[in-house]
Amino acid sequence: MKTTAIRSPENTRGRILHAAFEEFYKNGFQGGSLNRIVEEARTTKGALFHHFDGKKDLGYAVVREVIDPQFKQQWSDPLANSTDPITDLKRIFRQRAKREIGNGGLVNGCPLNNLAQEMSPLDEKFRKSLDKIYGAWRETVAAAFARGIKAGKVRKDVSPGKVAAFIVAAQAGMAGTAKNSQNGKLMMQAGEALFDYLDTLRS
Amino acid sequence: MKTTAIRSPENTRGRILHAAFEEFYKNGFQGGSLNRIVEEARTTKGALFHHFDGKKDLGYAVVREVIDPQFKQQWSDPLANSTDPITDLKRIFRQRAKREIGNGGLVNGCPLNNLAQEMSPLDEKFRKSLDKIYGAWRETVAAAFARGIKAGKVRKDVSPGKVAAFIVAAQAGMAGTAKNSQNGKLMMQAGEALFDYLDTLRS
DNA sequence: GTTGACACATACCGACTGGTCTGTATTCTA
DNA sequence: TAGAATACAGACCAGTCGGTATGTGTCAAC
Repeated sequence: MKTTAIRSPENTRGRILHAAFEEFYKNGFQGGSLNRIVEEARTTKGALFHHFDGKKDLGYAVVREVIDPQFKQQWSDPLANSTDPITDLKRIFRQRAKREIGNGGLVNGCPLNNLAQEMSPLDEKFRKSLDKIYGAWRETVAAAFARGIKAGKVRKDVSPGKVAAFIVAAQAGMAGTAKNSQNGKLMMQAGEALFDYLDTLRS
Repeated sequence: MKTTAIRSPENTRGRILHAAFEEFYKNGFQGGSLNRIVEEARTTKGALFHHFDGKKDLGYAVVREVIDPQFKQQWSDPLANSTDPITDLKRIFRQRAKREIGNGGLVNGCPLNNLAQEMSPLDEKFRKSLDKIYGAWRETVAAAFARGIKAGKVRKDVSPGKVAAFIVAAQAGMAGTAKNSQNGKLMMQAGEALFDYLDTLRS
């Protein structure tokens, strides 16, 4: 038997997790292949099933350990202490859009949105864990708007919850549009309209 | 061999097409099974491969002959001659939302959006034909806004293309949100914010 | 030095996949 | 009415799927 040069369970697990994220991102969960994942991770089925209980369990781990932190870091954290959510949302959106268009990230869309659309009707556990991430995002946005109102940056009559629900949905839709149209300009155009909307909320 | 009581190729083809639509709608294209489709259509592989060149060809046919007409009828046609797009969009959205929440249509989301999210990065022909539908929708909305401006119902400084890109993306996003959260109230909440936005475009 | 838990590797399994092939009944055409 | 074209039916195929069983090398504890 070919011997393992070095033993590093954390490393192996991480490689599998990362390869799984990429595979599911590109091919979806159902279309994703465990064989390709272990090949890409330069390991074997034995290792995969040693670290994870099966395909679904691997999927949950990808959501929990890869997508969730990545998403929080990119979308929630920058808004965590904002008292001027309109300005900050615009800035965040602009820099994210620029980066996504820059590298080819536009092609495959948002990993969170992809998994959510595919898996939420098929598996309740997937749906719940993905919805939790969306919910957290909505709460972050809503909280920022509430602070914005207090700080006098946002009109007093706006409902943070309502606005947050809309903004989050709109962002997801814009990412989907970009992915389907492969047209960065279209997304920027929709983005301008979103900015116009945000500006109407200013006090 | 079991004999076919009556021969009706159109009927058979239609049954396969409808069963395929349902199957892909519920399980996605990759997750959809031809075996289940022929079973549901009460026919056989022979019939399926007689009428279609394969799974992909069947998928294209579903988009062209089922999703596209359905979509046009439900979203584009009601706006075709509108000169007051804000009022009409609100009405369309309200009645579509009510119906979707009424039956369980919320669960599986929008067929167009589902296929688009899953297949556009995997198959260029899928992407193009789906993008065409979205493009037509955007054009319908933009044209309605252009007429609305002429009719004095919409502010003169709004850009129909920009607004249309945003509205279409937002609608898609809201459908996706509803599907993932399984929460009709959340969609209605986002809908109210969309209405608020639309109202800011009134002259 | 021995033992036992861990971390894999490999061969393999049954189920199911999309797709093909052949046969046959039906219908259209001449 | 003969024959070609159409419209299936059903068995079958190779390949892939997720998952398992077993074996073996590694490593820490005693």
